[in-house]
This record gives sequence, structure tokens and C-alpha cells, in this order.
Amino acid sequence: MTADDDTAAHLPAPGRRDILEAAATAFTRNGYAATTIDDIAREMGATKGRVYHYYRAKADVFLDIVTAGMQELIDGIEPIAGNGGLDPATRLWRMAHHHAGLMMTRNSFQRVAMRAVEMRRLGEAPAQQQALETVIAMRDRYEQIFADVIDEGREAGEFREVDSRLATKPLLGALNWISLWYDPQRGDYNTRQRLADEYADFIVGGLRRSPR
Amino acid sequence: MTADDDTAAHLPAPGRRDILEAAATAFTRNGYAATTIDDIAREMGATKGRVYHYYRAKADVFLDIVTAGMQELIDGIEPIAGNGGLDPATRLWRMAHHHAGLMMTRNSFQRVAMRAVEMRRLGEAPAQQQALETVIAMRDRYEQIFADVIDEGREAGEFREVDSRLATKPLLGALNWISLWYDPQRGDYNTRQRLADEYADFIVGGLRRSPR
DNA sequence: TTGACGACATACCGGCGAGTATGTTCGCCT
DNA sequence: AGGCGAACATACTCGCCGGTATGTCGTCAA
Repeated sequence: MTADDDTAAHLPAPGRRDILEAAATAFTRNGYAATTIDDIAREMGATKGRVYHYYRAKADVFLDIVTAGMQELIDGIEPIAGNGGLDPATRLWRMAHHHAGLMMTRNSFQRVAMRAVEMRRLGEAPAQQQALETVIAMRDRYEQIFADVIDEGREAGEFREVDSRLATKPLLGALNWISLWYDPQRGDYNTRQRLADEYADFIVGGLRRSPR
Repeated sequence: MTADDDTAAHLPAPGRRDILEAAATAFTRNGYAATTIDDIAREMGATKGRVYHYYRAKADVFLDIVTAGMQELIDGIEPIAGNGGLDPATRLWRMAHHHAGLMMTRNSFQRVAMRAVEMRRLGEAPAQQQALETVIAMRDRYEQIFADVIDEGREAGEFREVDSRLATKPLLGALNWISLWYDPQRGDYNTRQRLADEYADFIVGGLRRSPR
């Protein structure tokens, strides 16, 4: 981090930033295949030329959104997961809380990112196909971070005896689903916090050993 | 319902059955917008003519799949929810278990159904748009069935103090997410049971009042 | 001052795919 | 035995959309 990047270390070039934002909302609204390049341009108050000046294909725009979204997730979670000062249950709670927050505040990006993971093919171009698999790899890394914390919690006796890798499925499923029903228009900071609290409670509760 | 329908009371005409099945797998593979009518036909070993003989538009095929999927869900859950002989926690456990099972065994239909709920528009035709809202209404009814059981469980002191309607979100989110990652090719009956057990445990655990 | 290049807009092309129009082949009823 | 309609297949149309080619306007360096 030198003087002034716009956000993270991973640089979305200044001209591309607007395109990604517009495309994310457009994709969120109508899905990938159904949204036109003209839709994206109109969302920015521009025309096709602008988009194709920065991107060579529609799929490239999509992939940039997805990787940005995944990177946001990873960047947010890693420091929490690695904080050895906290017991695993607390860490998991905060990870879930943060993930839930991103699903709401960064809804358009995250929703597009979620959709990418369920795609098998993106087009005929093998380069794009490989990029998609890179995204899948990021998702796997991300799941593994959760799985590791769950393992720690199980070994510490806080959690039930579960296959940690498998346990991430309902956990992240519940959280990811937020991106599908949450309306980013509605809801202030407080209601978002309350929602994230509720989700984090639910998730940690689901892994805790039974009351008796 | 006269003499012999093929399955439930809600009759998918004999000729349509194959189309729905083929279309469901095609939609699951490539998404709604990206799949061609020819794709669907090829999946059946037929041609466009066959599809358009039974359906007037692509969206109609889609809607039939979705409503069938939703109906499967409702039909399976209602008798469990209404079984007063069981305490709410047990009923909820079985409901979650059954829902999880459907997400696996009827993966293609359910996955398409899930995708429909996240759609805003389906096309320009207002008739289809209204049909989509009918589906949303079915989804709401379905959520309400879960919410009612959660309320009973809360009043009986089995569950935490939660907004029942809101609590269905993480619950069904976790379950619905199965349809996105589960591969119907893999997995026998036993592994599916184990998975559904795990999910049901997780969910009921997430709602139980804390250990202390 | 000019000319070269970045940052777009505009005009255009080509293919694909939803929907339609038109066969063709059966079984069934009379 | 003949014709009639259901159940498809085949052939065709036509608009839309991804991508490209070309034009235009500013800005900055020499």
C-alpha cells in the first residue's frame, strides 16, 4: 500500500472501476447471459465503445467482477481466522458475521461471484474457462479457511464431531444465500448488523455440541 | 382427478413429462438464458418440433418445471408440519431432512426452481410475469410452514427467541444451497441420508437455546 | 502547432436462436 | 378404404446481440 490506491492492493484500473460496478448491477438484475453489453453501457450512461475499450469480451468483465468479489471475501476473513488470541468459536462467529455483512453491503459483486461458482462453462474460449477454474480454486481456499477453524474448534471441544470440510457447506450456504434475497436498497447499518448477528449465532449454534 | 394420472394430483401431461425432464437437466447445466430449445430437444433425442408441439414458449417450459418443483416441496413438507403428535423440534428436523433429500434426488428440478425465485423478470410477456409471481407466492407459503413450526418450538421453549419468519432465511438458505453443489451422479442412498442427517442436525442445533 | 495517442462514440457485420410455417407419418374412427 | 387429426420433423424467417471497424474529440509532449 503506497500512497493512494483506491481500495485494496489488487488494482482495478481507474477506467475499469465504473464498468465493473455497472456490470455487477446489470448482471445481478438479469443474469449473465441475459444482460447485453449495451445494458452495461447504459447503466453507466455510456455506449458499447467504452466497455470494449477496456475489455475484450463480455466474459472478461464477468471474471473481473467475480475475482474482485472473491478477493474481498478472502481479504476480510484471513486476519480473523489467523487471530490466535481468540478461541475458535469466537473467530468463526466473527468470520460468519463479516461474510454476512459483505453479502449485503457488496451485494451486486457478491451475488455475481456466487453465480460464477455454480457455472460449469463460460464460453468456448479455453482461456476464460481456465480463469473460471481459478475462481473455483479461490472458493476452495476460502472454504478451507473455514474448515481449519472448525477443526480447531472441534479439537478444543467447542464443536460437535463433524467433518469440517463438509460442515462448511451448510454454513456458507446459509450465508451465501443472503445475496439472493437481500435487497441492498432497503436496510440501514443497524438492521444489517442485527441480521449478521442472527446469522452468526445460528451458525455457531449449529456447530456447538448439543445442550445435553 | 379421474382414474389414472401418472404421479401427483397435479398432472404433467404424458407428452410433456419427457420435455420437462430434459429441459430441467439442460437448464441446470447452462442456465435458463443460455440453453437453446434445440439443446432441450437434443437432450431428448428429438427436435424443436416436439417441444413446440407441447409448449408455446421457452418460458412456459421453465415455469412448468419450477411449479412442479415447488409442488414437490410443499407436498412433502405439509404432512410432517401438521403432525401434532411430534414436538416441534422433531418435526423441524424431519422437514429439513426431507427438504435436503429432495435437493439431491430431484436435483435438476429443484435447482431450476431455486433459480426462478431469484429472477425478477422472465420476459416481456405479462402472463409469464404473473406466473412467476405465482411461484414466488408458493415460496412464501412454503417459508410460512417452516416459520409456524419455529414459532411453536419457540413457544414450547425448545428454540431461542427468534423472529420465526427471519429464521427461515438461514435455514432454507443452507438447504437450498445443496442444489448448487451436490452432484446427482455421485452418491448412493446411504451417503445422501448421512448428508441430510448432518444438515438437519445443524439446523435444529442452530435454533436450539444455547447450552447455558 | 501539430501530430500522436488515449478515451471514447457511432456505424456496421455476422451468426445464432426463438418462434413459425409447412411437411410427413402414423393410428384410429367410421 | 379413406380421411382426419395428433405427434412429431424439417425448412425458413427475422430480430437481437457480441464483436469489429472506423470516426471524433481532447490533451500533452516536442
